[in-house]
Amino acid sequence: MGRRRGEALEAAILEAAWDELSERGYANLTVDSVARRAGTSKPVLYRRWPDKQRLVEAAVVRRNVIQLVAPADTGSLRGDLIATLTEMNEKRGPFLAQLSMLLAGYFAETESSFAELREAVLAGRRSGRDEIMGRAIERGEIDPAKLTPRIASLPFELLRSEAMMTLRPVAPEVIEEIVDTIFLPLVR
Amino acid sequence: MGRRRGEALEAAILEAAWDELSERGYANLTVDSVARRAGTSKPVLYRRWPDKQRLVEAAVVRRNVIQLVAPADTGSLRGDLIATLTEMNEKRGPFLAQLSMLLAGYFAETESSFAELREAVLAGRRSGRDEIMGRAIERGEIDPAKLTPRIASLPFELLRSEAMMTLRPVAPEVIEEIVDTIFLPLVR
DNA sequence: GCCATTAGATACGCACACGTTTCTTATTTG
DNA sequence: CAAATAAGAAACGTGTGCGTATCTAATGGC
Repeated sequence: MGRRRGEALEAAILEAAWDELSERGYANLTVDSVARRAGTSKPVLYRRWPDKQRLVEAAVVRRNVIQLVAPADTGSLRGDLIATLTEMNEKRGPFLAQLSMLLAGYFAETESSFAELREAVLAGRRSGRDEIMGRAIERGEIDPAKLTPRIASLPFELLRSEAMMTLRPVAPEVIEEIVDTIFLPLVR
Repeated sequence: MGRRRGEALEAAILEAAWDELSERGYANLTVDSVARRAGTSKPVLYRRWPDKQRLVEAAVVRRNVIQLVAPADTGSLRGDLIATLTEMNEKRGPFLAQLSMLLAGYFAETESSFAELREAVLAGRRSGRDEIMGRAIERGEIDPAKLTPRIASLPFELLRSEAMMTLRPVAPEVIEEIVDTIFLPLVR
């Protein structure tokens, strides 16, 4: 295969950086390992990003932009929730988990928190959560009086909490347990 | 001041390790810096703990043991929960919240997770949670069939999650909301 | 098809921090 | 007071990984 340049090369490098990050973690990611995985060499990386941190930041940003999770529409609240949570778990789980690690130093320096960053990132965007809940109310699956903001975000909160605590993919049974024994009993 | 030995010396070292950890994070904590801060030198540390990881583990365990929260006994499930969660929030909130951030590098190095470290720290100890739930069952406040392990730990999970996301003390109203609108409806 | 550009290989200097070794000196024990 | 024990200082070896420098060869623009 030929020698890649510009955009294609850059994409391959950031892809490799993300893979290293999610498989081996930030501490075990080396600039060399990223270069090797991308089938190139270190100087190519340093021509684009001034240091390891910026490289990883770029990889994280790219991934986040690419992997937005669209809320599922299966026809039932339970189906929507399980499908969406499962997709989040698969696509974004490792992302969120690693992110909190990466940003550790950043939070300490800026006195900000994960919640604030998330708020800024999600600003203006109508959350998939509201969409799912809205449809469920129309179908009469939810008693709107019971759907406080905290309860509406509960399944997502619990998935994130589980992912962050274990730093591993959450088992499908756990997702079902959250939906069936905690969330659904609270809203109908 | 004289030369410290045994217990006193060990305590001073672990105190210093904790301070370094909370001020500078795991990645910036060095065995040298801990030794210097404790007013001693590296070999003294290596005579006690085989490596940096075990040293930090010991410091975390010690801190955790010191700040144990005894489960409250107020006569009602709601009272017990709110009192205990409030005390946890005040005593341990900052501790837990910062911990995951600070230990980022540690988790990456050891391929372990927050959950695993927590398991190690709590090993063998009967949790206050079980005590509170046990009393509530005797009083007939809880339907035991509904008390799955996940639901039993739910209020504590939510408090921790809230603390970790915001990195700030959790408001008393949030604690009440968790207990009154989420936990209690699920168990009776 | 020629030339500027840039990918890719290799090797190097450097800083840092772990964990060890050696030795001196203070403290405890009996 | 003597002997055993452990603290504390200093220096070292070692591995690792960052960031750079040097060179070659492939690619795209013109």
